[in-house]
Amino acid sequence: MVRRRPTYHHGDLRAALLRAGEEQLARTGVAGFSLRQVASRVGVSHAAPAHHFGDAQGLLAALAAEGFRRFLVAMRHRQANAGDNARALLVASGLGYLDFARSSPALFRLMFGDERIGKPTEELATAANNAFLHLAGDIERLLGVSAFANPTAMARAMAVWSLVHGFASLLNSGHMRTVLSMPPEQQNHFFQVAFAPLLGPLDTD
Amino acid sequence: MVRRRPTYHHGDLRAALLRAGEEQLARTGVAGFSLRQVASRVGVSHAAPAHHFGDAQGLLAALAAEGFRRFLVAMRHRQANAGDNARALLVASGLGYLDFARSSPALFRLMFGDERIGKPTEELATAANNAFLHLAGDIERLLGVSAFANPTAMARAMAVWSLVHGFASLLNSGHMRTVLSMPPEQQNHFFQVAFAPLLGPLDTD
DNA sequence: CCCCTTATCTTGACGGCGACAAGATCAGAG
DNA sequence: CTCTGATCTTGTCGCCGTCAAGATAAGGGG
Repeated sequence: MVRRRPTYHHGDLRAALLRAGEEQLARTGVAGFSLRQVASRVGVSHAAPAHHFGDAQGLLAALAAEGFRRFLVAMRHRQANAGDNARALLVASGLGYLDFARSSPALFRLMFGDERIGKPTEELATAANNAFLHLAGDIERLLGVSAFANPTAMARAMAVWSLVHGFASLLNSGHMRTVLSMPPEQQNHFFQVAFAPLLGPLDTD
Repeated sequence: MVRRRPTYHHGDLRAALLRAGEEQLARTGVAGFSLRQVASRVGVSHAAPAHHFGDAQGLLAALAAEGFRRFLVAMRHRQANAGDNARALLVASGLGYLDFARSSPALFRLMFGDERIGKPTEELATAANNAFLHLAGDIERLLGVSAFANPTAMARAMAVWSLVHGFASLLNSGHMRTVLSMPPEQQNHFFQVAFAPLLGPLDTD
């Protein structure tokens, strides 16, 4: 694992560090994440990552950005088999959201507000924004109104996002014991029941 | 600040560490939190906290538990002037939830799933549980059914919790830019609009 | 073909960190 | 007064992120 490689130059260190970084993230979590361990895992000196990512924040930000892109893929993946019903498509996005949070809990935490990433990179900001735009698109298809054109629709979009995100976060952090004891499939069903009230028509009082 | 105190024994070190610990949490966040700095802030040697809290996890867990208790107070505080309408009381809890998240963002993060607390202490677990029981009580008053007696009511309770928590978290982590640009009071109004669909009657289909 | 510039990676050092062990100080019981 | 246990200090260890200086490779211009 720490075997010396034959060539002085690695060749594709940046990609290798990202791969190893995500592995370590999954193993040790964000708190136990260490640049030196990632470097050693790739078989490279402890200061090598600096050239590609600047500092630890840089690597973590890159990992988070990559996470947001895969996050989007997870939502789209669920939608692929969900037919063309607007309501079903939104629910599918929610399930994809949960899939991602469950399959990469540490990355999920890193992405949503871990302090070890300071100000988000440009790359990170756009990747995160794209993920929300996807949800906003689902909402627009369901309601027939763009969230950016109608405050009530925006409120609904934020509600949807908040509910899904809160559910995923509370599951992830172990705070929702009642639901946590169920198998994942049943958790999903439970989520859909809880989700249902947000799928109705807009109540523009 | 690091002045040597006259007596060898501090007298009330445990409480002083908790106070200084929360201060440091607010200043540097969870990631920058350091036992040694807390100790130095109290004017005590770097190893002194160990006797009262074991290790860093111990101090953080104690801070989180204290946080959950104050969290409950924040919800009750909002309810004090909310009349006796079940719906208004639940909304008030939600607003208190947001108040707390906004006023102690770092503590809020620590409480909900930071990895630097390992397995929750007994104290921490009960404090966290009491906070959820409060919300469950609000739901029960609104619906007339205990969440622990009716799965649909439980789903509703989880939905309420998830939405409020997700909203608070996304605000806290800066991911909800659209809402973040509004003043707090308007954020609260926005939250209530988004929250409304969850306040209706149970749809036990 | 050689040299030179530049990117890449290594080595070594610094201070700060959490944890541990051993010793100093104090308070209170007997 | 002494003994005992709780409380706090001092010193050390290994690990961490960051920085600076040097070694190595790669590629282009002569």
